[in-house]
Amino acid sequence: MAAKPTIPQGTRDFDALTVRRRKHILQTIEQVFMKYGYMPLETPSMEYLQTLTGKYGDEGDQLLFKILNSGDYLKKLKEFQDQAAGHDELDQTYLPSMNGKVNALDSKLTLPFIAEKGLRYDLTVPFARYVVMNRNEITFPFKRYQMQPVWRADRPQKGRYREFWQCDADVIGSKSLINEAELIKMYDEAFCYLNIPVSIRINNRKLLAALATKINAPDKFIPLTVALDKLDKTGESGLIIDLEKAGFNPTQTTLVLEFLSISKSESVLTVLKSFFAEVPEGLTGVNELEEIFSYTNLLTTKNLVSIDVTLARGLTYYTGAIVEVVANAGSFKPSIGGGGRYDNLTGIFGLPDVSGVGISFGLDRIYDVMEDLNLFPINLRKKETQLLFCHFDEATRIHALSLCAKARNNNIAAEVYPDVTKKIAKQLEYADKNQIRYAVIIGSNEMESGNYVRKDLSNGTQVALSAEEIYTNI
RNA sequence: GUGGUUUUAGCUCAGUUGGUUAGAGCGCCUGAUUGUGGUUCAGGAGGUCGCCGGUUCGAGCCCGGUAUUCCACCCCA
Repeated sequence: MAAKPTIPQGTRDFDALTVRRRKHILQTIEQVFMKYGYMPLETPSMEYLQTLTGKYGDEGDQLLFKILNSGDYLKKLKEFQDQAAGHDELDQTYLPSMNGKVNALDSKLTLPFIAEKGLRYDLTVPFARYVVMNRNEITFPFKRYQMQPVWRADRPQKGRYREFWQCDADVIGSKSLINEAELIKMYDEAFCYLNIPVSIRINNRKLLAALATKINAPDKFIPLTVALDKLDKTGESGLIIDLEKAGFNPTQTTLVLEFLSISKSESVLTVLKSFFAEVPEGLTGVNELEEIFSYTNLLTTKNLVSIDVTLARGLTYYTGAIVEVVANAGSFKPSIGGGGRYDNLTGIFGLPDVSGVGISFGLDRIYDVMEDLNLFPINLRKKETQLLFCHFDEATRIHALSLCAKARNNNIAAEVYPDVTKKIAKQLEYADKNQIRYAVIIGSNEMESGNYVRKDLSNGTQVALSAEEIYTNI
């Protein structure tokens, strides 16, 4: 026997039950998206690396799955090396991005020559690319939803996969903060339908940028946000160590801690205003949060929506409001959704001054949480096979086929046992294993008399029925 | 990318200090029941012990490598 086949690390097969449950989640989310006026969109699983790189930070770029070029993928590299061989110093106009000769063993420098495509890392960047590509056909504000798999070359562990699905809704070309409020409401609604208790945290990147300005370290914005984001894990003492490692001085650290203490006060927004009295960007951020909150009060959510000034989120393209949803019950409480406003994403692709805002649901983690909390509805297979036709020979099988066709014409999901076998037990077992409730047993007597036996496998009772009665009263 | 962990029958897992023919439960197949599943009883099949290499008279067990599982970092849905 050949070695058993396997699937790549971090990927999974889904059996019938799992697929049904995943579809249940997808349909629930889709229903909310549609109710709020979002239109569907699908994009290819692969994009040019040029489109993908530089949008997710250095860490993100490393997690991109690259696709090897087709054909002789080393050809371009060989040609380049041949041309470079004639020059001591590489002609910068020839390949400005390359500095010096490419060593065939250097993965990073070699990559552009052997791979030009990659699997998408999220749905937001492909969406921005789509909007810029189709800017002349699109009516702004443009609202779309997208539910497709994405890929990340991450180390898998619980709730972390290399292939997983995201469900995104985005509005592009509208600066109104009503969008933010509605998207938050959509989170609330979807998780209510799914019965998952969640806490929704919001923040504004402008506050974090303003903090960096206020402590005189605008160049250290990223390390600052990374340290803040980890606060709930590291605690305040861990934060102080992290800040010190990142090169912040004690005065700066003290200001950061002061900023943190604000989040604990009753009137966060008021205190934030005085804290950022001299930083315009900070004031803008506070005002935006205030405005969003005035709308969410209007829209009333069932789950708690709170301001968390430590919320940072990794994706570098966010510039305004940011939001994160965390499961709030059970032993497994991962982040199951996140989003925010991005002012410059389309600008990178050549369409400036078009702001976008969106949210994302993590299907796979939502699934894991629902499994953990035992939240899946029991009856997810209503529309599946109700009737199995059992038979004994070629003649009764053909007869069964015509009866089955009638049942199907009447919108009853029905099957004929495909193989000819004298063993009725085997056919009933098939029905039992596949949770098919009714079995119609067709022998030569039944075929001739037109009187059929229908067995209800749920209780073992049998009734004699006419051809039409078989598929009625199910 | 760093550190740890897991892998034995279709599934879940035992397997002692390195020693004859590697076990259990469930599942599967056959029969009791030549036209009745889910219950019961009787019998049976199924394993190059993840893969490659090494040590040894001898390896499921020890050593190296590799893949994979799960976990902690990192980061994130």
